[in-house]
Amino acid sequence: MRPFKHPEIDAVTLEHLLHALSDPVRMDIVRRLADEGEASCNALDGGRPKSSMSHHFRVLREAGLVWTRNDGTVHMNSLRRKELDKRFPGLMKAVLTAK
Amino acid sequence: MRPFKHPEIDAVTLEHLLHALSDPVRMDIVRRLADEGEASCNALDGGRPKSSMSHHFRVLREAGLVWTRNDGTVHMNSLRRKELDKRFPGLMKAVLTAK
DNA sequence: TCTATAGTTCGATAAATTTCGAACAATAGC
DNA sequence: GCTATTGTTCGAAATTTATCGAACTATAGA
Repeated sequence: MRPFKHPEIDAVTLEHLLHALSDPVRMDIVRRLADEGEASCNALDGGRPKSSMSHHFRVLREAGLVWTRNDGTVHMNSLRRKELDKRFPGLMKAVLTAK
Repeated sequence: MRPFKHPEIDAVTLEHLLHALSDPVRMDIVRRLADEGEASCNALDGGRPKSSMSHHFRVLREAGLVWTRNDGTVHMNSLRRKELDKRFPGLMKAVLTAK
């Protein structure tokens, strides 16, 4: 599997980012990545089919929220937190703080 | 026209709020309300049909973002900024600051 | 009462999204 | 090479969403 294309942080739009976060499955992924730092798709699937999760990870990647790196057969995902904090100051903190 | 029902601020969910903000027409409305304080639907339509705008204002109201009051035949809309700041600290500031 | 104005509601259509099984691709380990 | 594991891609079905014209409601003002 080839490495993924991730958008430049400056090309990330608020619109796409908010849309990506407005889905409960994806918000859950983001919260867990914020907590756990890095995790495989597998570890975050909550019992859902792999194809569904692959779709959600793709949306998160294309929205600029998540970085995915290959590690053998495993895809390790992490929040692009530092970049996001620079691009949209205070946003992720506010989102992750909200309950 | 009867006054509108607005959700209690504690019943507002981050999910619905983010979804409401992930549409460019609605984000534009929110930004202008943040700037101008209060405005009629009419003043914010950007040339779009009334029925389309009515739909978007409804989504914004139901998401808890916008308060609408009746003033004669006019509906005056405003951001529920103070309530939102309490409910989701830092969120609206981050959203409105983002460019 | 008649008219103009501001918005809502209804109904239909088009487009985007979510979901998930099945087939496929890439890597690790034997 | 063979097999198991991870995750992607494809295709289809169901749901949600956006858009907008037409009919309707409510109020102000003459």
